[in-house]
Amino acid sequence: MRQPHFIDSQNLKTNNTNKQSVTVHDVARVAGVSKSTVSLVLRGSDKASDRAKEKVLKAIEETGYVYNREAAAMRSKSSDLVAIVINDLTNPYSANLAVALEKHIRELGLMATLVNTSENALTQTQIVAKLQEYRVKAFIICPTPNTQASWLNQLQKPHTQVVSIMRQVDGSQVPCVLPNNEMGAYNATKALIARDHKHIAFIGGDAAISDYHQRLAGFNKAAKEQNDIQTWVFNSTTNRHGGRLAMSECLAQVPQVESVVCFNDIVAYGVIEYLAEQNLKPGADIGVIGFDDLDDSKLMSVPLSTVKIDANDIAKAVCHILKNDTQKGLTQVPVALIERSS
Amino acid sequence: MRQPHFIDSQNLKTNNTNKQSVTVHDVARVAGVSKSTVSLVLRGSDKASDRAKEKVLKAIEETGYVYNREAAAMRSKSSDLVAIVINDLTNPYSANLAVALEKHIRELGLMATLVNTSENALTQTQIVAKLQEYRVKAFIICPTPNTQASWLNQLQKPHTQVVSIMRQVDGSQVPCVLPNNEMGAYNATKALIARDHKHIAFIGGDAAISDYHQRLAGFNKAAKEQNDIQTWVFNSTTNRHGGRLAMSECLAQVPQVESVVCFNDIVAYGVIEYLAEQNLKPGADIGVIGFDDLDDSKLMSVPLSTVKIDANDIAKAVCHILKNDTQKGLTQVPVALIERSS
DNA sequence: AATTACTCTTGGAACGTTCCATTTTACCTT
DNA sequence: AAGGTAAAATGGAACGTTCCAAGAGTAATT
Repeated sequence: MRQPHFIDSQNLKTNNTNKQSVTVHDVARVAGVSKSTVSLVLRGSDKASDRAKEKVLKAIEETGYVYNREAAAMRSKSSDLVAIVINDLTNPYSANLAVALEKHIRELGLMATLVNTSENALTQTQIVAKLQEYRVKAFIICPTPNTQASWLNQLQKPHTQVVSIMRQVDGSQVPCVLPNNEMGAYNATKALIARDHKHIAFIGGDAAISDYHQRLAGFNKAAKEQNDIQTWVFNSTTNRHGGRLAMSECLAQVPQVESVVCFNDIVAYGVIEYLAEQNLKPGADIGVIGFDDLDDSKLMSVPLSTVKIDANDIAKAVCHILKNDTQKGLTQVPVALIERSS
Repeated sequence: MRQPHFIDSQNLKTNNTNKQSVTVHDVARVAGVSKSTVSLVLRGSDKASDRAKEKVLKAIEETGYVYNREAAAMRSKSSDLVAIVINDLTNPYSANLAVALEKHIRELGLMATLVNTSENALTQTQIVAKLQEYRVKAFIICPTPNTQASWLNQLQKPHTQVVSIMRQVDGSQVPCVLPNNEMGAYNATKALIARDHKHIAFIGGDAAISDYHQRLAGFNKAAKEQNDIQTWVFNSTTNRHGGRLAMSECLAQVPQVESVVCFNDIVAYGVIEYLAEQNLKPGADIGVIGFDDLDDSKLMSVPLSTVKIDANDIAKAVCHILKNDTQKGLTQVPVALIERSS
């Protein structure tokens, strides 16, 4: 399945003024030490004396030296690039997560590079193949639908870690970090049952994604714990429009519905929009709980109750795996039910 | 202002199994040609015979060779990395734009890497400094507030292009690609005037950003062309919540307002939300026009009229500058008024 | 058949760093 | 002051590619 390997950069104007760049040699000369010492100082080694460090830093300042990571990576056979491969950056939750991951990776002293696959498995393959040519240290990947477990597995190399996030690929051997979807949906549903609601629907989401099944499982589990609860499920595309359509269908078919658990906040926004059109007030007339806790959710006219997935927690779990090179299969990150007015 | 230069990657487990990797030499040996020929084939040169190409491609397949871009970049002193430096990826329009840029850059045969500055000038400085160590070919940068023109200018190097997008930094010499903000707001306002509205407000936005002034200028220009138009301006934070607050203030102070031009779609969403609370119907009771044309806008219960900024157009303009290395100052990308029901 | 012209191929040097084995320096201890 | 030991500094080799100048092969022209 290897692609024939061409390097087809249509050559851009390269402006190749051959001005010699400043190297460790130049810094060494100015500082009056050897290039090896400069290298030690650059890497923050404690094998260089304070006096040497001082001289070298001054020389760096004077010469305007810029570290050449390509050369370093080539010699040391290890890069500090971490690739964050996101399925859909236009999804607000994904974007949040990407930003959190980037921040935590930077705090680890590594360089994060973000790429977007647009939920397209072929694009994912191509981008990842190209990133491999940069010898990235790690892939943090939210796999597109139809990602092959075997493909994911073979990405793991002695010098390359792989962590999959948010979605689980059946049969894959790579460590995976997920929010506790089932628990979240379970708690949300329980909260609605505690309002004495007996007619509850699960709204939105797409069966092609593993989250969906986990959240739905939590929903069903909570409902089945009591034998007087009736439930319905209405799927939809995972956006605001889908939420609106699913809610309209729900109200048409199940007028007695008392509350809904939404696949995520975006879907919940669509639900709320539809309810407003019908002059129904979220919380008062129909209970609505979302999933994700987007920034907007607490600021809506009726603040949205939701299950918060803390992107920082996900990022921390991922970084923990990176640091310790644990091969442990699954890390479930706790989620928190946040009850607001809806 | 150069940072003392430490490379402080807390060392992660490196798993340094010294399994020799496959190089051009190995491929050459298997293919029965010289390493130079392999290199030519890899770069898609037409100086290699078809027969040689074939042998090399087969050998690549056999050996499982992976191109080492770090080595290539070091020797050739040119990378094919293009950095997209985005001010705020959690903003849906920025995310859209980033995705479009990434796609177009990939089509150019280059590798895009996305980083996020969270509107923080210091973070921007740090990230860009690190990217310079990778010898990126180009920076496409949406500058944070308080970006210094001198800093932006000195990023331009013989081997590094810089293009600023969406925001203009006063005094900077780098090429800049902007949507035609003034024209967009002008046309939006004109469209409201054509509805025979005489009392029009400009809602939302933050005076720290250059777009704001351009859009407001277009608004004012349209209003002043006729001498019976009264206008008001209500600033806000640039999010949904801000839109809601600004609209509530507007209705309180200017009950006779007939329509509003919003700084962007997100603000317009907040405006619409507030109108719904007051039982006012967008379009019928109060005209609302947004800016950006986010995906959700056409799908709202009352489809939002808006000024569309096509992210692909921006991306194309940027790529045109990259390809031709034009130093031309300002490229204004046309925008389109899309009248829907609001 | 010799000359020219052109296409294709090639080995060695080079890119800027880190690694490593070795030497130099500094610091104790007696 | 001599010896021993650890810390600091160093020069050359190496990483895997591309560049370059030159060589080999082939076809066309005389």
